[in-house]
Amino acid sequence: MTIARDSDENTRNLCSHRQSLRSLMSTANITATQAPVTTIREIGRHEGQAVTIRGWLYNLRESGKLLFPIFRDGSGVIQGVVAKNAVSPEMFDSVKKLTQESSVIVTGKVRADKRAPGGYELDVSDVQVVQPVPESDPFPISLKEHGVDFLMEHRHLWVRTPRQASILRVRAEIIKAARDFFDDRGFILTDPPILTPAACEGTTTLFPVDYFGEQAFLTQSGQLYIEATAMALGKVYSFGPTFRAEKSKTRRHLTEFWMVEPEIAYATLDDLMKLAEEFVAFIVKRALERRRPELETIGRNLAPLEKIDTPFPRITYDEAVKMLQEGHAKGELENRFEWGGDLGSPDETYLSSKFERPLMVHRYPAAVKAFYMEPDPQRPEAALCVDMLAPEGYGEIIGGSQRIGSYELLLKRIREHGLPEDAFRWYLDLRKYGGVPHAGFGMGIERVVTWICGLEHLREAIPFARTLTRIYP
RNA sequence: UCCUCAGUAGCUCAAUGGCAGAGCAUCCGGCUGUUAACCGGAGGGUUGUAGGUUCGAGUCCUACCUGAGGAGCCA
Repeated sequence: MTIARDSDENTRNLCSHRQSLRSLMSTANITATQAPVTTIREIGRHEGQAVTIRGWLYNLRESGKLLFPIFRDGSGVIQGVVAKNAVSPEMFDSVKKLTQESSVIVTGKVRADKRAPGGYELDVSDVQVVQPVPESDPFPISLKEHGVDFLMEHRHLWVRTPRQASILRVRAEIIKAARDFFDDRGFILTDPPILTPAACEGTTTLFPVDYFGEQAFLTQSGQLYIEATAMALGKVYSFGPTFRAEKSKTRRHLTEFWMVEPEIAYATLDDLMKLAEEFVAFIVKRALERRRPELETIGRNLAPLEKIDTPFPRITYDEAVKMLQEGHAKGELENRFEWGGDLGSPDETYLSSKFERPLMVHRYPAAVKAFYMEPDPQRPEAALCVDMLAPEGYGEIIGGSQRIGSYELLLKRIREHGLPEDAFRWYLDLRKYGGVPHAGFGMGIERVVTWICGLEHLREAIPFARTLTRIYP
C-alpha cells in the first residue's frame, strides 16, 4: 500500500478528504488480499467473482445514490457501479470525491452486462486511492475536445487516453510484425550507428553533434552501413531511429522517426518489389488479426485495409507521368506534370487514389534520385528504384532501389554530387572487394502506423513526436 | 525559405468599431442505470506582445512573437 506524501501545497486542501481515505484504506488492505489481481482485458474470465484491478480513474458519472466510476488500467476500460445502499457511507463519499486520473486499486465483483461497451461491469466493494489528483489542479485533458498544440504540450498525459493508447499498441504490433517478417525469412538484424562521421547526403538535412571536438551527425539512414553487413551476412535488416533536420511543416514529417531497412545481396529491383509487397501485406494482415479492437477504438474504417493483398499494382515512372498528364487534362490535377521531376505530394495522392492497394512506382529519372542507385541498363537515364504509395492519400511509405555495383560509376556519382570522397572510402570498398548486385528499401514506421490507423497526423503515430517546432515534452 | 489561416476564462469557441459571453472543466446543490450523462447555482479575463487610427479597439492599421495547414524536401 502506497500513499502520496503531503509534498505539495496543492494537496493541502484535500486533508479532510484524505483522512477519510486513510480510514477507508485500512479496511481496503484486507479485501485486496482476498481478491485475485487481474487486468481489465482479462476480466471476463472472472465473471461472478471478486477481483482487484490496479489503475486510474478515467471518468466519474453520478446519478443521485448511484456512482459510475470508469476505471482504466492500461489494458482496457471498465465501468464500476457503486450503489449508496450497498457500501458504507465513507466508501460512497470517497468514490464520489475521486478526481479524474487519480490512481486507484479497486476491488469488486465482475458482472456481465449488456449495457457495458466491454461486456462487463464491476460492482465495486472497495477503492484504495494510491494518489489523489488534487481538486485545485485537475487533470488537464478532459473528455472534451482539445486543440493540437494543447494536446502535444501535454503529450505525456495525452497518451493515457484510449485512442492514443490504442495507436501505441498498433504501433508496437506493426514493429513486431516487421521484425517477425524478416527474422522468419532468414534476415539478420544488424544495427547501424546513430552517430556518423562527416556529411553523407548533404549537411543541411543532418543534425550536427559535437563528437569530442570533431563534427559528427545523427544518422539519416542506416542504409550505407547495412550494405556492408549485407555483404557479410547475405540478408540483413535494421530497425532504428533516423534524424532529418528538414524544415518540413506538414502532417507527414517528423525530425526523428523510425525506419525498417532490409538489404539483400544478390537481389534485383524485381526481387525487392516482391519482398516489399509481401512485407506490407503481412503487416496489414497482422494488424487486422491482432489489433482489431484497437483499430475500432481509433475509429478506423477497416474495409480498405481488408482489401490489401498481393500482388500490388506496379507502374513505371513513365506510366505515372502519362496518368498525371491525363489527370491534368481532365481537370483533376491543378498542375501539368512534366517528365523529369520528382513526384510531388498532390501527384502521389492522385496516383494512389486510382488503386485500392498500395501502388509501386518504379524507374524514376536517375537525376531526381539518390546518388547510389543503379541505372536501368535498358534505359540509363532511369534508376532501378521503387517508391510505394499507400492508398487513401497517405503517400509514400517505402523508398528503395537496387544499388550501384560498379566502383567506377559510384565514384563518378560521388564526385558529381560533390560529396566528400574520403568519407566514402569504406563505401567504395564494398564495390572493390567482391561487389555484387544488391538492393534494399526503407519503410517509415510512423507513416505506416498513420496509414493503418487512419490518422490525420504523423505525430500521433509515435509516443513523443519531434517536429520542427516541438521538442517538449 | 515561401504562401494561407489562427491567437479572447484551465480547455473548445462566440462577440456589426459601442456593457467580454457560452459550453466543458473546477466548486456547491439535485437526481437509483449514467454512456463526452443531465438539471440548478457560484467562482474564474492584462482579448499573444508593442505601437498607431478613433470620442471609443477583442474588432481597423503596422511590426513582432507563437502555433496550425500547405509548398519545397523527404520516409
